[in-house]
Parts: sequence; structure tokens; C-alpha cells
Amino acid sequence: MLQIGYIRENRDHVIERLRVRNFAAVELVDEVIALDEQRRQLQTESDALAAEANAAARQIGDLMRQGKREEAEAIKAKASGYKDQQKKLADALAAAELQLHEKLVLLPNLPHQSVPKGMGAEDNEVVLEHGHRSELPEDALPHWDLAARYDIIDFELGTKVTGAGFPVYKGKGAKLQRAMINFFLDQAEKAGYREVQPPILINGASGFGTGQLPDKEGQMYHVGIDDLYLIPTAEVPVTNLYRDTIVKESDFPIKLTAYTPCFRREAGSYGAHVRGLNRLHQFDKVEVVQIVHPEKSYKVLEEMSVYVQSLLRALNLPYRVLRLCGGDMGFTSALTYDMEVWSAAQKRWLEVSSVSNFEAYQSNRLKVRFKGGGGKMQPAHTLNGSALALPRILAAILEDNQTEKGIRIPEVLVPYTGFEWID
RNA sequence: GGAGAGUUGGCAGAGUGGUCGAAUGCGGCGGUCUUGAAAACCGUUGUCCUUAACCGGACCGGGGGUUCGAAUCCCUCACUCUCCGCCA
Repeated sequence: MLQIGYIRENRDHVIERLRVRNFAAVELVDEVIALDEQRRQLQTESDALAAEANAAARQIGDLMRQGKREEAEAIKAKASGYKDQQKKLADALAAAELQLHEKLVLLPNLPHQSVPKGMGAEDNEVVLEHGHRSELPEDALPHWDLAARYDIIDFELGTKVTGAGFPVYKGKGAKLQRAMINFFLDQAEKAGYREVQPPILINGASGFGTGQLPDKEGQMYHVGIDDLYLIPTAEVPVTNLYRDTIVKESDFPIKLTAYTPCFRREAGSYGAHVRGLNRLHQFDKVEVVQIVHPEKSYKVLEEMSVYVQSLLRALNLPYRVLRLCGGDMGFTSALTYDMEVWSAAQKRWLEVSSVSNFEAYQSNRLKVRFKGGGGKMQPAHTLNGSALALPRILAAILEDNQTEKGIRIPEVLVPYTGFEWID
């Protein structure tokens, strides 16, 4: 979340920045500032009263030690009144803090200067396009038909076991999945990321830390009996590894990678574009996360973008990079690049990665801090990116590499699959 | 799941209800000594809120209670450890 001190001192700037998201912030920002004012007022009163009560208690202690019992009793009688007053003020203060917090978490992150204004996907800025969009013959098949023809993904079977959006990968399909996971993890390790295997169920505090809660409550699967959530992305458990920690400045940059399954309810998103692998409730993803010095975060964002692109190049997939506009960007992000691969048979772009700089928005909630210049504690910056999400990559590979002989496996994956063709 | 023990500063580890934000050791930082380093010695060393600053306030796992006053007593929750049960 945003820092209250920053909002207090930069009201107009905050409002102006949030306009880029089409977020009408005037009312909320003013409310937050008023609540903060109230909170500080109560804090001051409460502190003054506590100081008085403390002084009285100390005095009683002194008198008792000197054996002046009667004098002590006199003060005692007076001091007993503090309790109710203190309780009243403490309650008011707690209520004010709660109200402030409730409003504060409703404010999304401030977009970076370079974020274009816009409403939705159509306003995203194409930063670059790489490779040629393949021209396939007329009888080329979309991946769901290819999956059926070669018996490598079974959507119906998954529906029986669980429900729609939970495919079963079979034979070479399953093996190709495993190959991609290993390839992506190996590449990440070469790029300096340390591999971790985090839990794939998280508690509410973790969900709050990275910003999924309360904003996207309905998008996560919730295990009611234990009050845990299935992760929608490895970002959540991996970034939360550093919740409530003070990082040594010399430990920057912290670079982590993890493979996990991801679970998303995708409530309300049905239609033509969710066929096949396009949108699933469970899918596999390798994620990269960095925790860095604030001065470095935008350089690191570019580095992560280049890294993700290197994977797409290695797989020989035509792709483009988008700079998301204010209206399309996630709640917690300051700047996001989306990478999309060209689905040759569907003739449309598929998002396979999203790389974001959250600046201090997450670390304020997470309390990931370091002691900066002058010995002052300050929040670190967090970033993450998909590297990569598997299903749409698989879709693109199947569609783009289909031939009369079968589907050709990208060269870099052959050492991992052990076969060159799906036929 | 059952029974018991525990949770204190970066770590280890004291702490009779009143000067405890907390002994001591280690670690960290600064200094003396040294050609340099080590050792030794001296000093220093938490976070947060409020404030221009001083002052003040909060924090000894979380929450609540008793009391003029709680790290210390009571309740409750979470977690850790030991034993038993179950189990990939």
C-alpha cells in the first residue's frame, strides 16, 4: 500500500497519478488524510494521558518503598480514574487506525511516469514485436484439436475428475510439460535466480502481503476448514518468504525462482476465448521474483523483461511486448510489461508473461525493509515476472510447429523431452 | 487427535508485580594498541508512533483481563519442542 506520510505530503500528485488508472481518488485521498489527522490527534491525547498515569504509578511505587503508605493510597485513589479514560481513548485510537487502514488499502499503486493513460487492453502500448507471425496452411488446427489428434491433452477427462479448466496431460503432452518446467528452471538458475519450492497453500496474511487480499478475494480458491488459499501464482509464497524481514543492503539483489501449479477461479470469465488451454483453473508456471534496492528497481525491471524475452526467443516463438496502460494494469503494480505469443491457428495474441515493478507497494505491507543511507529503515522494492506460464506456451508450440509429419519440438527442449516429434 | 513443556532484543540466555526497553555472553559498529591483522581493552549497538527538535508514548509470540502499576498473575488463540496415536 501507499505510505500515509507520502499521501499527506503529496496529495495532488497522488490524485494526478491515479488519474492515469482512471481511478477517481480525490474523495478517498481526502478521506484518508482526514482519518490520518484524526488518528494523530488521538495518538497525542492518548500519549499524554499515558504519561500522566505512568507518572502517578511511579510515584506510588516510590512512596511505597519509602513506607509512606497513606500518601500512596491517596494517589492511588486518584489514579484509579485513569483506567477508564485510557481505555476510551485507546478504543477510539484503534477504531481510527482501523478505518484509516481500511481506506488506505483501497488505493492502488501509483503508475510510473511512462505508463500510458487508457481504459483497457486496446490502449496498451506495443513496445516491440519480434519474429514473424507464422502463416499456416488453411487446414491448420487450433491446439485443442491437435491435442485430441495426438492424444496428449484430455480436457473431458479433467472435467470428470474435477471440472472444466482442469486438463489432464498425457504421454508426450505430460512429458513436454515436465520438459518445459525443467528448461525454465535451468535457465532461471543460469540467470542467477535461486530455486525455491514454496508451499502452494497460503494464509491470509500472505495473501494480504502481496495484495491479492482483499482486492482479489474471489479469484482464489479458499480451503474453508483451515482458512487457507490455493496460490494463484508463486509470487505470493515466494515474495512472502521475506515478509517481516530486514534485509542487509549487501544482500541485494535477492533473486528467486520457483515452479508451482497455480489456481485461479476465473469467476465470470467464460466465452469463446477460454477454449482449450487459453484459460484454466489450474496451470503450471515458473516465476521469477526479485527484491532490490529502490534505486535499482527500474533497471531490474528491464533486465527481467529481457530475460523473459530470451526464453521466448529460445523457443522460437513470435512475440510482442506491451507496456500496460493505466486501466489495464494490476492494482499493486507501478509498471507492467506483458509478453504475448502469437497463436497462429487462433490468429490472436496470448499473454504468457507479465513482468511488474511494485516499487514499495508490496513491501510496505510485507514489511520488507533495509537500513539505507543514514541508518534509516526503508522499504525495498519488489518485482516479479512469469518465466513462463506453460499452457499458452504449449498452445503456441503446438499450433506454430504443426506439420504434416506431426509437431516438431523446439530444439532447446529436445534434450529435456528426449523426443523430437509428437506424432 | 491426546498429554506435557516452552515462546524475551540479530543470536544465545537471565529476569522476586514497582527506576526493566529489559542482566550477561556472542555477533555487529566505532576506538585504543599494532607496519597490518588477530588478541586484549574501552565505548556503542532494537523497532514503531508523535514531534521541526527536545520531551512523550507503544512493543518481552497475538488478543483480552486483574492492578495505581504486568515481561512477571489470570483467560484465550497461534506457533515450537517432547511423549503417545495415525501416516506418504
